[in-house]
Amino acid sequence: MEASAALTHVHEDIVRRVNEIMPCEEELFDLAELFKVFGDSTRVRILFVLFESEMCVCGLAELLGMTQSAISHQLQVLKKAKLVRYRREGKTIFYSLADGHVRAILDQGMEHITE
Amino acid sequence: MEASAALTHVHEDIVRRVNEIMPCEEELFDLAELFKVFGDSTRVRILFVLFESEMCVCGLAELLGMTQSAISHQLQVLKKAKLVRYRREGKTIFYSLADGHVRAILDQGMEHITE
DNA sequence: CATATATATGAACGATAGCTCATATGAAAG
DNA sequence: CTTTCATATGAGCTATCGTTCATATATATG
Repeated sequence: MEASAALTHVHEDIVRRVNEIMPCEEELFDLAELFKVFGDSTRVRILFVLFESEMCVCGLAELLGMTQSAISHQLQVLKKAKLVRYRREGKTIFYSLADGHVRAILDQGMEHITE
Repeated sequence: MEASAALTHVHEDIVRRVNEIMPCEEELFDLAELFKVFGDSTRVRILFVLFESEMCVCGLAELLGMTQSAISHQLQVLKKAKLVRYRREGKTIFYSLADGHVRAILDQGMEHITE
């Protein structure tokens, strides 16, 4: 009922059109959570490394000059967001990019900041 | 000199290729800052509204059921990231999307979460 | 100038995030 | 089974973020 409350500043047909395209609460939450993952330069650096090659945790740590623990924590965040995959080979675990969306999103972001 | 320090876990040619594609520190920072802006559902909702129509601050506040202050603060964040523009008309200020990257980035994000 | 309306802004508070440190898990080798 | 190496994880600390509240700025009107 409150959705039809009088909105003194917004025309009725705009309210209707907005309601049509606005994602549901869950999608909005998931979308924001996804972009939060891209919103940290450590994680972005990890993703750029994985553009070139799959890599183990200690390799990423060495290459980025950070502790194994810090990298591992961030890899869990990337994994939870389904942005990276991993495979085990003995004691080593190799991480790689999950799909092409990662590149597409970062490319769009790069375009925005470099114009 | 430290860039050529021995990396026991990473092959030399991978280090070189990563260094070639890795954005500089400033770009990495700006990129992460940009995605942080998309990493809040209130700001995402504002952007979805602006897909349909430019809108004043109190219109956004009414439509999204939030205070004028909260919306205004977030609009400043969006403005700082160059994601929205504004024009004044008397006492009212109308906000609108700055460019097409906003849509492209959100579309890519939606694709990722809905698959 | 005083008032009303629209918007912006600074301080404060609670919640969240990223790193460090210590420790746990898990696989291979002896 | 014990040791070793790679990785994961939980607790704790500091910093940052989003909202609220109070107030300031700015434009129009009388």
